[in-house]
This record gives sequence, C-alpha cells and structure tokens, in this order.
Amino acid sequence: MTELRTENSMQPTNIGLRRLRYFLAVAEELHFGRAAVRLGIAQPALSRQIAVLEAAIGALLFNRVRSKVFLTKGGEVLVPQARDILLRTAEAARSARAAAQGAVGTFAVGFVGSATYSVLPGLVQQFREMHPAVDLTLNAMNNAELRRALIDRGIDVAFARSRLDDGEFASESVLIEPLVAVVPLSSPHAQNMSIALANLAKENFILYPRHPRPSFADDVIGFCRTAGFNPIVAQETMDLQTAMALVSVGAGLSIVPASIKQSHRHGVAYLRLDDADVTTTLFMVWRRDNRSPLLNNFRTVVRTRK
Amino acid sequence: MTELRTENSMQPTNIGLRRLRYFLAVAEELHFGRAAVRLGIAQPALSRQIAVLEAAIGALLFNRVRSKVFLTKGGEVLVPQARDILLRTAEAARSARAAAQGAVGTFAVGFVGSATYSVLPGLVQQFREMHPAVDLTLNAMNNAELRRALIDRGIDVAFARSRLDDGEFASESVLIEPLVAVVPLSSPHAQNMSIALANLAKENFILYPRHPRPSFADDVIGFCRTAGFNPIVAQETMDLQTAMALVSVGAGLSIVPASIKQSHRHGVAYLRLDDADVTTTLFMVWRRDNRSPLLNNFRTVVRTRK
DNA sequence: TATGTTAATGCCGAAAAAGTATCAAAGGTG
DNA sequence: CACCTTTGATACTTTTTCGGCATTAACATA
Repeated sequence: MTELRTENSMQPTNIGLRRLRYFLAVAEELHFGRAAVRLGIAQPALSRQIAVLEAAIGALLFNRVRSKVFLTKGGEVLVPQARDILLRTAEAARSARAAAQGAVGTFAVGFVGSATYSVLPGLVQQFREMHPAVDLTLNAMNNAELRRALIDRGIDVAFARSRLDDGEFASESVLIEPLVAVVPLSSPHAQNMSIALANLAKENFILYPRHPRPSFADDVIGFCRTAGFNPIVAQETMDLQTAMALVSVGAGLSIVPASIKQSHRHGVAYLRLDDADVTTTLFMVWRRDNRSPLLNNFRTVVRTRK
Repeated sequence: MTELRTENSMQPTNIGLRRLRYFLAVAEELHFGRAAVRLGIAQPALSRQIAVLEAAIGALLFNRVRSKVFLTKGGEVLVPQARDILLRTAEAARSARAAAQGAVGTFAVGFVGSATYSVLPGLVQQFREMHPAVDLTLNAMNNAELRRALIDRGIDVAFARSRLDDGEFASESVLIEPLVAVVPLSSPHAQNMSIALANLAKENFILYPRHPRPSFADDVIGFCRTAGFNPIVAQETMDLQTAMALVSVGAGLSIVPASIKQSHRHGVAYLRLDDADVTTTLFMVWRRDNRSPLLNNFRTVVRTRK
C-alpha cells in the first residue's frame, strides 16, 4: 500500500480494467450470452476479450465443457482479486477527486463484503449527500483486518458480522437479517417458499469463504449442527459470488444472508429457513476514543436510516 | 480483498490500467516529454491520455504552470493508489496462472515499499526460479500492517526497516545501507560528492511518508537532531517517489536509502553523508513457529545471496 | 524582439474493439 | 438416429480508440 517502483516488470499490458470487468461478468453468470447482455455488448466480442485476457495471463480461466462454463482453479483465484482491483480503482478516482476539490475532512469506512448487499450502499450515499466535501473512503476487509484497522486508526468505523469485541470499541447492531438457502432452480426444493435446515442434511453444501477461518462458513456449520446434522461440504469458494455461481449450475446449495436476494441471479431460488434464530447480524463498530464529529454525523445517518 | 458486487456504480470506464501507467510516468518525471520517452510513445499521445484520465476522474491531476509540471493535491493522492492497483493487477495475473498450473505451495512475502529498490527483486526472482511451482505472492505494507500480517499468518516473511520486535518473531539483518541526501541539480551542493548533515540545517527538507507515524520521516528527524539541528520540513509527501519528484523540481532536498540511486532520476544529485551511523537496516522477519519448508528455502536464498 | 523549451491541438493512419452473420459441437427429444 | 436447440467460437466488417507527425500556443530567457 506504499510506494513501489513502476518501470520494470509490469509486462502484460494486455490485462486492462475493461477485461477484468468482462471476466467478472462471465464468472458471475457462468454464461457468455447472459454476461454479454449484462455488459451491453455482443457475445462474440465477449468471447474474444476473455480469450485475450486468458492469453495475457497465460492460463485458461474457464473450462468450456460444452454448453456449461466453469471457473478453472486459476479463474477462481482471480475473481476476488479482480473485484478488489476494480473497487480500488473506483475508490482511487473518488479520493483523488475529493482531494483535488479540497476535502474538508476524511472519513474511512471498513466493511465485510457481504455488507454491500444491504444497508451500506444507502448509508454511504446518504452520508456523501450530506457531506459532499468530506472524502469518505471505503475498504473491503475481513474481520481480522477490520479489527486491526480500527486499532491502527486506519478506519473510523467498521461494518462486520461480529462486534470485534475489544474494550476500546463500542458497537451497535445495524441490521439483523435471516439467512436463506440458495438452491438451483432444477432442485425439487426450488418449488417451496421455505424449508427446514434439517431437510437439507443430504444435500451438498457450498460454503465460503475458504479463508480466513473462523468465518461465515463456520457459522453455517454451527446452525446445521444445531439442526441435528453435519453438512456435506461439496466445495468451498473464496467468496459469495462464486458460491452463487456454482449453485446456479447445480453444484449444490448455499446459505447466505437474505439481503443477497437483491442481486438477481439466474438459475437459483431462495428459500426461507423455518428454523428459529438462523440469522446474521451486521454491526457497526468504532473506537470509543474517536472524537471526530464526522463519526457522530455518520452514526446519526445510520440511526435515522433504520 | 473479499467479495463485492460488481454491477453497480463502477462508472467511469475511462480510467484504464494503461492510463494509470502513463499517469505514474508523468508523476515520477514531472515532465511530459521525458515520461513519453520512458513509455516509448510520443509526447502528444501522452498529453491526450492524461487529459482523458483527468476528465474521467473529474479533476486536474497536474498543474501545468510555466512549463513546469506539478502534481495537484488530487494527483498526489492518486499516485500511491495507482501504484497499488498496478501492483495488484500484476500479482493477480501471477497468482491466477500459478493456481491454474497447480501450485505446489504458496509463500507470501510482505515488504516496505523502499525494499523494492535493493535486494528484494533479486531474491524474489531467484526464489521463483528455484521453485517455479510455488505461488510466491508479494504485498507492499507499512510496518504496522507487516506486524499484523505476520501475527495473522497472512504472510510468511516480512521485509521491514525494523525488527517488528515481538517474542513470536525471529529476524535477521539483510542489508545495512547508508542514507544519502538527494538535492536538485540546481543546488550548489550538487557539485559535491558528499556532505555533512549539519551543513543542511538551513535547507528545506521533504520527508515521507506522511502516514502512519512513527515512520522513516521520524528517523531522519532523529539523525538531524543528532547532528545538532531541527530540520525545516518544507513538505511531507505520501511516498518516496513523490518526494524525489519534488526534489527534482527544486522544492527542497530529501534523505533516502542509498539503494534508491539505482532508479535513475533526472534533475537530482545524490550526496554521501559524512556523518557516522546514518544508516538504515533492512530486516527479514518471520514467525518462530512457521515450520513451512518454503521458509527455510527462502532463508537459504537470502543467505546465499549476501 | 528573437529564440528555445514544453505542453496542447489538428489531422491522419494503425490498432483495438464491437457488431452481424455464420459455424460447429454437444445435448436433448421424439 | 435424425432433428432441433443451445451455446460458444470464427470470419468479416464497421466503429472507436490510440498513436504518430506536424504545428501551434504559452512562457521564459537572452
């Protein structure tokens, strides 16, 4: 995150942000045609750009097993990094513009990726409207990184699925949401509106993230045990999007926060879980000794939002 | 770092990795003509690409004042982020390829940015030649992040300018190098081969990094105090490259590790410092309980390299 | 005022990307 | 098994972007 010489050894200039966006679209749809529609381009153009990207990287990113597309191991590794790069690019542009226009203050928000599906986008937008001159930055991290960033004062608030318990921190519950099961449309369960976890004991589970443990995947395993079974873990993915993509092609089912339903995905059905207390809570966490007035303003936005 | 939805709100598709590379070249040279030569393109093409980038970001990145080019505040903010994005892109491609080819193991190296000028590139290259199937990843961090990453086992070894003292860590000095003063060619001192710090008491110092403190900047201040004066800090920059660029246009002088001399920069001269013990040491740090055989192999490379 | 330096502009050709049409391979169906 | 559907790849054309060269504009300096 600091300086690094530029000149040497950044060879394959054939990667490009556009191609990374295209790659992510295909990775998320696992379908060239639909990905092309989503990107607003024709399918042949997409096929070729992916081919160019694969050549630049020096490895196949997708297995085209006739009429089905899967991520290769390499593609799976690339997905979260590509998202990260695109996010950082957007953030870099934002913060550069803010700095150029003479930002009055800065306010840094850290969050777990899954928070982007629920309240976070609205909160950020509202705060930015109220404080256009403040350079609000966003940073996706896991729980361990969030805790460290709070301690180091690298961020002002964290949105996490735990309180990151620490005597120095204060926290507040922002959103309690139920978990839902995501199943392929081809599954017999897809007809139902809801299901009990116990009925999924024989199914293949796709869990995430693979690292770092303990993670959301362990919470899901815990709920299954409470329901009286150990889930069959067919696959572990690095992130939620990859898990959803695998569900959509019938590789198994996954358990996700209900807010994910907002991101419409082809080929999957969402089932309410009948089990009680199968929920996940999003917390806002901050340092008690943070006296920034922006923190108070931000908390006000969060509270009035609810 | 983790998942994040892609579809919405990543608007200005006009940024592009190529333009970021161009931007960095201009930022480092502070001169369109020389930057164009370095990039192997003509100057008008460069001017226009920078203009496109500025339009995409929505702010001027350079002040073109009287045939001198300066970074605006926005440009200064963008520099380290652009470097970070390019580095991450290269790393993403590397790790995806390694994963696709079935990496036998992974080995993560963290480092402070200034280490890229000395032994680190050679070590990495040598290790990769010896272990082509190992996915060696690189990550630039500051000291606080390095310590945390070691504790969290996010990296296997750290290269830092301190031992990151911790009972769990072992460390080894890799390189002790003198500091040198960097002055504009226009400075009267530029004629000399060396100088005593005390003779710089009246000069404007450009220090880095601005964050996080304590940092290398504080070390430099400490050396000056030992030499009997408090330096006049004309400017603090976010990174070494920006500091060097400011030196080259006459904004002041800076104190940097001697290995920086390898990156040839126009308009500056490097002066040895006569003062004794004005040095900086690069340490390799790792966890005592890390039993990875790759760690031992890496240490062997480091030792035989010396 | 003349001259030199340096970034911006105009214009044109080259390269990259996207569109349309079409093909080929795999799976499903009667 | 013939036939149809689905889906990604290929061929070819059009559009857009990028870069080069020549020139200009803005300063600075002699």
